[in-house]
Amino acid sequence: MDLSTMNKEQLEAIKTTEGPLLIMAGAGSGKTRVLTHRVAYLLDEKQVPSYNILAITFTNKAAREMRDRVDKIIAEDASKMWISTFHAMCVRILRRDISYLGYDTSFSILDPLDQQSVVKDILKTRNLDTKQHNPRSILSVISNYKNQLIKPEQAIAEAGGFQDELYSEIYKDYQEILYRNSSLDFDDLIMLTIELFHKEPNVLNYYQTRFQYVHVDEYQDTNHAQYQLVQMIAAKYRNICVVGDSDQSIYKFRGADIQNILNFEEDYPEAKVIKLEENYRSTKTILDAANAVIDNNTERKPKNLRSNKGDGVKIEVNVSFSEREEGHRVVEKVQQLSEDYSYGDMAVLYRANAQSRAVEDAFVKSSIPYKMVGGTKFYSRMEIKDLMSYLKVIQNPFDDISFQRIINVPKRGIGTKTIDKLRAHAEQLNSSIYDAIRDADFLGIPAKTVAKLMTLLGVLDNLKEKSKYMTMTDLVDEVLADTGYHDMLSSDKTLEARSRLENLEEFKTVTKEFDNEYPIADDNLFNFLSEMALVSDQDGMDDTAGVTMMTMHASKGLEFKVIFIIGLEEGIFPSRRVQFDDQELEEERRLMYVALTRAMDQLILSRAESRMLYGKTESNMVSRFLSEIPEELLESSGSVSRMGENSANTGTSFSRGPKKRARVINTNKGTKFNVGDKVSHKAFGEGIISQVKGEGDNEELDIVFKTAGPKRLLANYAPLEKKD
DNA sequence: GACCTAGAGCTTTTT
DNA sequence: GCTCTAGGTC
Repeated sequence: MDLSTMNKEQLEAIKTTEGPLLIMAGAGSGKTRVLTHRVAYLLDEKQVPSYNILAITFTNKAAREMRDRVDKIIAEDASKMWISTFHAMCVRILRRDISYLGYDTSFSILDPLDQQSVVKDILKTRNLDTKQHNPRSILSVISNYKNQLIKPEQAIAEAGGFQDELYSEIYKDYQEILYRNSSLDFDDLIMLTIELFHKEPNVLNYYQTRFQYVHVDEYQDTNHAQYQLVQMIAAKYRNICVVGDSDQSIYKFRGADIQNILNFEEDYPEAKVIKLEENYRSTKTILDAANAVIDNNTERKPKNLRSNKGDGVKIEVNVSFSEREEGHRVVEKVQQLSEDYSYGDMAVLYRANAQSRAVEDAFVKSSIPYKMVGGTKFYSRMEIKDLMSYLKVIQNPFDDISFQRIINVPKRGIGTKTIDKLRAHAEQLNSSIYDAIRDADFLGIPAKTVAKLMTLLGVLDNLKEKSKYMTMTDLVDEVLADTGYHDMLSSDKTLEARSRLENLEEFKTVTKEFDNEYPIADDNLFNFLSEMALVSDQDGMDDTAGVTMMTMHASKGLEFKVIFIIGLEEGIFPSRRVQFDDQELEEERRLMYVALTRAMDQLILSRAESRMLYGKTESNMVSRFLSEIPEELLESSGSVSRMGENSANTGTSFSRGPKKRARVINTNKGTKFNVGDKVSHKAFGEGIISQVKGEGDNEELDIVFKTAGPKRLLANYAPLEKKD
């Protein structure tokens, strides 16, 4: 193993294997490198069996990357080492032993939409209005309880005030429903693992003994429950290595407690603390800007991040008239920079997903390849959710939440009345809808409907059998065929239905991947569903070359040669909601810090004088974060003028400087598009127009592409050709 | 029970 | 602008 390229602090961090260790790793200081080399050092030099090592990350991507890198550094077999996310780790632990807590080992994992429908059901039963009691805020209250390891009984006992009392009661209902459904939400995974450890000391002891070396990445993002979990596992050997940067703590809203990292030295008085302050990523200009911004935060430990590189170029600041012009300018700059950089070297960051639209439009118009992280969520599409619900019910028949989703999809003539009766009966039995159906005869449900229910049960039981000896891909085909779902879509001739079918096809690439990895086994469906529950859209297949678009949150841990940050306006970033809360404002500033430090070579910052959001036009002042960057690091380009809206058809270029060149973007002026027309697009290939909206320059076409799926394009600008 | 329409609400970030 | 819900009609 070669450690010759490490600096003094990095080396120390790698070689300090015994006892508690806190690595304060500034942005771009080679944190991941240190962590992977440390693990490799344990395996290779210290001859620690891989079986005794645990490394916890927050994202699947980080976990995967770490394993890949470790495998590359050393020859030892590291396969017995656990490198996983908090949630995946807990699923693994609970899967073995959750029966101690009375749950079924074939539990389902709820996604946020499922959670919402549970809360809505509770509100309905309690005759409460969803307008007065927002399900999302109730869920966040529940999530907070769980992150704080507060059980419903305790929440109720300690509640003060009407709303507290009500919400803690709802929390209780919620947990009972989940229990009845053998379902866990994300927070349960952590909370119940801790409960299991408390209840069954031998289980805890097993993991404590096994994991002699514990690593936690992004420690500043841990919430209280995760913190507790780590403490429990590491208590026996106290070889705990945590890595983090308090300046990059941006997940307070989901319970992250920055105190966990700040108090590490109190938790472990014998702890060694190593600071990594040498930045290998960014130019001095970028770092100076980032340091200047973060320096405005009062609640932080001072840190001195040094650049290893030269000054580099100045930071470009663009002011546009509208958000559309802002998008155009990003694209122009991308085109200009594409002479020196590949598209994959560039990323556009924004505060909220809603901001991506204008930029996306501009990319589409100019046929520049891009990929969006997050945003349009593949897994929350209706047809994918339906399919997943079928699979979940097959795996876990007690999963009423999923069952209710599919009981009448496709339409089987099973309506709300029948479902209500079944639900009431299920509650009486303290069981599930699935079980209640067996008594359907006695519930005053019409015989015809009973027959339909029985048919459905038969189909599901049959599929359960099939799941034991089929590949996931085959099983998905069987589900779609046996339940009539495929027929429902194929008999519907609308383009929407066609695109849904295509999405289901697309889904099979995921199952095929799974099938390649795992041989057929009777618990494959469980494993597949667990894996699916824990992947986010972000883990997706993003190997294709293109400019990356994502939220600043999603950018944490990544780096790009060129970073665009758009929407630097008060009210957008920092968000309107936090403008008067100092603590939250500091969190936003840390987000700015994260965004700035993603850049290696160049930063391009922009804002718009007015922007349309949610159908309303608003004007915002310049973001304080932009003002906090020292003037001498900046270079303003482009004055405020009315350009952008029509520039494409005149061929005007926004870019200034030597590389300026006129570029005529496709224009379809004069072409009349109608619904049903077949077209071909430069980048997306063939498609059919499903809708035409607007007029003139604003005419929009909804097109369903054969391979690229549905898109909305501007008729006059998209590189489209009408066919036959 | 299925389908349609109008209206209202909501838009921060996510494993 | 988009999504979900409620209410009405067939």
